[in-house]
Amino acid sequence: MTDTRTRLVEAAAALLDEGGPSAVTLREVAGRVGLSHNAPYRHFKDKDMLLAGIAERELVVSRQNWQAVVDGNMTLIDALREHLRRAIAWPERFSLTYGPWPAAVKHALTSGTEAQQAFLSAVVAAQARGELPPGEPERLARLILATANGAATQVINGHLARGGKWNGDAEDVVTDLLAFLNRD
Amino acid sequence: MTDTRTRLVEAAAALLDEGGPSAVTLREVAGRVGLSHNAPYRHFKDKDMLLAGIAERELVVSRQNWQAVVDGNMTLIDALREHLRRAIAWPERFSLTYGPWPAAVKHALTSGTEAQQAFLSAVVAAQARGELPPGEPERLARLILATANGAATQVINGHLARGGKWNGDAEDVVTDLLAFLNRD
DNA sequence: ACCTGAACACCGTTCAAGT
DNA sequence: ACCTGAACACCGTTCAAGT
Repeated sequence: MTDTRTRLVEAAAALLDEGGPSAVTLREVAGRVGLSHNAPYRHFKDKDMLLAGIAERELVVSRQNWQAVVDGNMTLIDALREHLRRAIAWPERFSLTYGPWPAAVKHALTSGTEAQQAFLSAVVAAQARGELPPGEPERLARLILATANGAATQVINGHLARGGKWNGDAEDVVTDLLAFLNRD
Repeated sequence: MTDTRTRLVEAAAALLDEGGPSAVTLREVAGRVGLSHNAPYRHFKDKDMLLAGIAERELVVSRQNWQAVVDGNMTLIDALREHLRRAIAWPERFSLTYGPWPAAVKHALTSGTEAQQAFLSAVVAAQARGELPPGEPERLARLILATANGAATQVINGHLARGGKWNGDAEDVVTDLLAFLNRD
């Protein structure tokens, strides 16, 4: 049996996916786990910390994704595509994870800096393999991640609706960026 | 005397700047204008539509900013810097404006598509002046805007904290992008 | 250590009523 | 046409009390 804390995070994530942030109420989360409406306070300081539990889980997956590039099991472009696929498949989780956090919560999100560090290592590995041009990896990393997350946000918020003048999807944007980065 | 509707939007924007989304309550907004807590319902269908009024104002400014590029009064890079300066000076307004909207609200945000159209025109003008390389302007536009808004989001959410390994600011990210786009 | 039930302050929204 | 006051359902959070 998985512990109560994990089951609360899972129930919260499911509610987030189903109905967005407003659907995640402590009463409904606790109800799905079969507990009273204030039982979550035994496991999380407040609601923000419960939401941070969802983000924590996402960031762990994200770190593993970048780590696969470092380990040579994936190209950076494929890892970026996977990142975007997850963002668009679970837009609410993406917005929550990469959205604004109260300062107190962000400090507790240790896997956030770990994921960031892993992405930087992935960029370094990609450079070594010739998938990216040489240059300061920090600058390349933040440029690529800003573009990828910006493109995901555009798609999620409907600013890249298929069929319109801005036809296309998030993967095309990243493909275009990498084409410019690697132009002889 | 400015009309009540405008004063409600101004009060809401001020509250948003001061304390974030949670500080924008209909009771406090109405109170600042000297009205009872449900007077806003005579001017807006619901709270989301009041918030859309804030975004509407921001998008009008944004459109004017891109229009200055079309009119030859500004370079695209300077307009992008101005866009980023505004985003970081008023992070809550930026997150609200370019964040997720309920479908019903987005349909009412006509100035959103106008701002997008103006940005596309600005890219075309920049290409004509040699500030950007040739190619499909739609692809360039979405790449640049995704990068700019992604970089702004990184800064706002503290993922580009000065002094850390990812040292730098949003303007540097856009500068790097344009340098790659224009590399001989 | 973990959970419950009652209570509190707060919020968005609705409605009947006023001018 | 615009506004008020009371009311409703809902929410996050706290606290005393139970096992």
